[in-house]
Amino acid sequence: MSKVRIKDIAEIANVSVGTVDRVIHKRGEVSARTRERIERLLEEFNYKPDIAARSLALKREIHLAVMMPKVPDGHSFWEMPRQGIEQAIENLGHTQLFLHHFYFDQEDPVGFVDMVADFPFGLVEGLLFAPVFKEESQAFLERCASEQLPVVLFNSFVAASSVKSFVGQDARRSGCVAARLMSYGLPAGGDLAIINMSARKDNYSHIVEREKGFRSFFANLDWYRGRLIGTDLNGAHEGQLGKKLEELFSAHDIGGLFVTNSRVHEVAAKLEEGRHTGIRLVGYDLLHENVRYLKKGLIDFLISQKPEEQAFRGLNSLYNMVLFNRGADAKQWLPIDIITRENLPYYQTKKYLNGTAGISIA
Amino acid sequence: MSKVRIKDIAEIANVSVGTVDRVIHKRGEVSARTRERIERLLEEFNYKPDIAARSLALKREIHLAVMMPKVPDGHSFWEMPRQGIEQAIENLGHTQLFLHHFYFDQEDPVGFVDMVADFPFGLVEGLLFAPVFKEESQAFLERCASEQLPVVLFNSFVAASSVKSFVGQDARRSGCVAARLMSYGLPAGGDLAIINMSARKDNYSHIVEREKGFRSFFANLDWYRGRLIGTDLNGAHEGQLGKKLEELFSAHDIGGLFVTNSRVHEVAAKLEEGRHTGIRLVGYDLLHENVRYLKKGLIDFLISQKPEEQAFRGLNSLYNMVLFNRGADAKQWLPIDIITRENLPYYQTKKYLNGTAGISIA
DNA sequence: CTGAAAGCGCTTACAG
DNA sequence: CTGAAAGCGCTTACAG
Repeated sequence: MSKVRIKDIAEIANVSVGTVDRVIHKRGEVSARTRERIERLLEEFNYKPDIAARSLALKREIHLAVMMPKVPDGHSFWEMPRQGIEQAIENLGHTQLFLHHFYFDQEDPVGFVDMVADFPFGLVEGLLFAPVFKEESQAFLERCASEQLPVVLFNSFVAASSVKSFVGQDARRSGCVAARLMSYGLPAGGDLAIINMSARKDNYSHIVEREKGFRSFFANLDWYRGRLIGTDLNGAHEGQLGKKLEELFSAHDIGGLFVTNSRVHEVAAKLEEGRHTGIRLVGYDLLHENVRYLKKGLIDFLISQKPEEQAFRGLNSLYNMVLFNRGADAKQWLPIDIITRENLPYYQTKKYLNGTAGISIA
Repeated sequence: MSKVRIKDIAEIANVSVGTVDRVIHKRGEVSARTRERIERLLEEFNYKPDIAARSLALKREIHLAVMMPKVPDGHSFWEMPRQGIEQAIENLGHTQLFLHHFYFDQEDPVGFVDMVADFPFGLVEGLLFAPVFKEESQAFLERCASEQLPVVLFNSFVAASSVKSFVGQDARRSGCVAARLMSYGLPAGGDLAIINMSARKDNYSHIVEREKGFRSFFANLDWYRGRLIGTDLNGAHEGQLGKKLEELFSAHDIGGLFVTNSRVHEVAAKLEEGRHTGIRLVGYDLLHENVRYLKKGLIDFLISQKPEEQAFRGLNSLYNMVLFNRGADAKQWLPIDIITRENLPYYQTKKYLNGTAGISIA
């Protein structure tokens, strides 16, 4: 309810609003003496800009880039962040935002390197990026740093000085959550398989972290006597998955399966085919196919990463960062939502952020 | 990225911006002919107001009321929506919002009736209300209708024509979710107790609905052979709860306890005291005490109602409704979040809506 | 280094 | 019934 305006500060300091604005935005051209005086006043009166007025006045063009894996068939995981980005654009509303898209094949690191080789640094003021190839992304992010391009990451984290913020889930924790859900009703001696089917496990740090979290939970579970069987099927084909699963079932006393990414529906299909019942199945993300098997009861729990919201928040953070020079938290953790058949509908809405009439982005 | 302004429409229609504004806000004083013409244009060019400009220009005072149970000790459930309201006020920022508070004792219907008897209808343009006493609230809401006061409800629903929107959880569904969680690892013959400890179960429809949802789940669970024991302890005192629980444990083969509100910590305390282990315990809301027992492992799952967010969204909806004449969805369902020890931290943050730098309410 | 002025898109009296 | 003008708080050239 406070309402000190720039004009008020200016009057008190006996300067013009222009001068006050200069010190607010640290754009120099103010004598040290007046600057300090105004800074003190700003502090003292706890000046907060009126964001409506600001965004109304600030009508300059802004060019941002978004870089993520391409959506091969419209049914993949990567469709979801794309929707979040569209939502964000819509929310940003009447602004001069130009978004430049860079999509790469998540199985082709050479293609990625080629693509970033001629990234138009001059044209763009910020980047929203979902990294896949660790080394290659790191190298590119270093270039961003030397080109002074601020970057917001989502989905998977890579450390680099150009990275101003990361939006995502605590992957290790999410593995613990999966393990907790797996543990209920599990016989003390039930074996568990951890199934990795991501395109490139080695490159996705969050996939590795999920497995770690899952293992650490059971390592600390005193009553548990079963075995955890790591099963890597990266880049494997249809036929191999079925074969591998049958091997697992005949060699072990499997009580549950943890699929470390969104391809859990493929496993569900095999379970259905092979008429394996009573197997606890936990995986990630609300893909259509996953939702289908969740409803059928073949998948017990899905953990949602909120990929739409990741992208939505990421783009907003970036926008505010470059336009208003407003920093964002270094890590923006999204919750680790547990989805069952029963609470599913309330996570499928697209209204995650602008559902209430009137929530908008400055 | 569209950007037709009022001015553009006005030029095309050969009228002034004032006239266009009049038809946009339906404030009459426009000839039918021009009105229709402008309406067509608005439609054709898909005019969307710039909310920044609108809220900058619209600086009139607005008086709203909030009515909910009082917070007796600072540790109760009702502390949480209060925080959401504070957040909302902060977010609304530089506006002339005056909030009038009406707190009532949730065990005293007569006090409630007295309080609303001289509700200052003339002073206030909207009401955010968490009803407790069903009949009494209904009567009051009818008066609001005849006084043309728009109402947004949260937490618990009561039907009335003054109610423009409800923010809350699907209570029946949340009971199903609780049941699903309860069912994992439950022996086929395990009995379950449903413990009602709300101040006035009869008045809170959502408490009743939770129990219904819980029961319907088990009624449809073909393998389940146990009994569901309804246990009402409304208004019961400390000693009685312990006694009642011991009775339950000696008379039945209890596998789990479902507490239909946020007082699940009281049950957890008794379980700890009585050294009852291996009892599944599911309840509601992230009160400090509940969180403590969740961390200790005595509570297995908490379902969060997001009471802060309910109030936050409710107040925002109301604000937008009266100030901008912008309608809200009749029902704003919040997700039924499942909280375990592992994913807890990501639900405790206060950043539910304005966490990302720059999310604000128009 | 500093100030005066125009403008962002909308709303609101006021004059006719 | 309609229009012209001022103002919301901020930013941005431009002039000095």
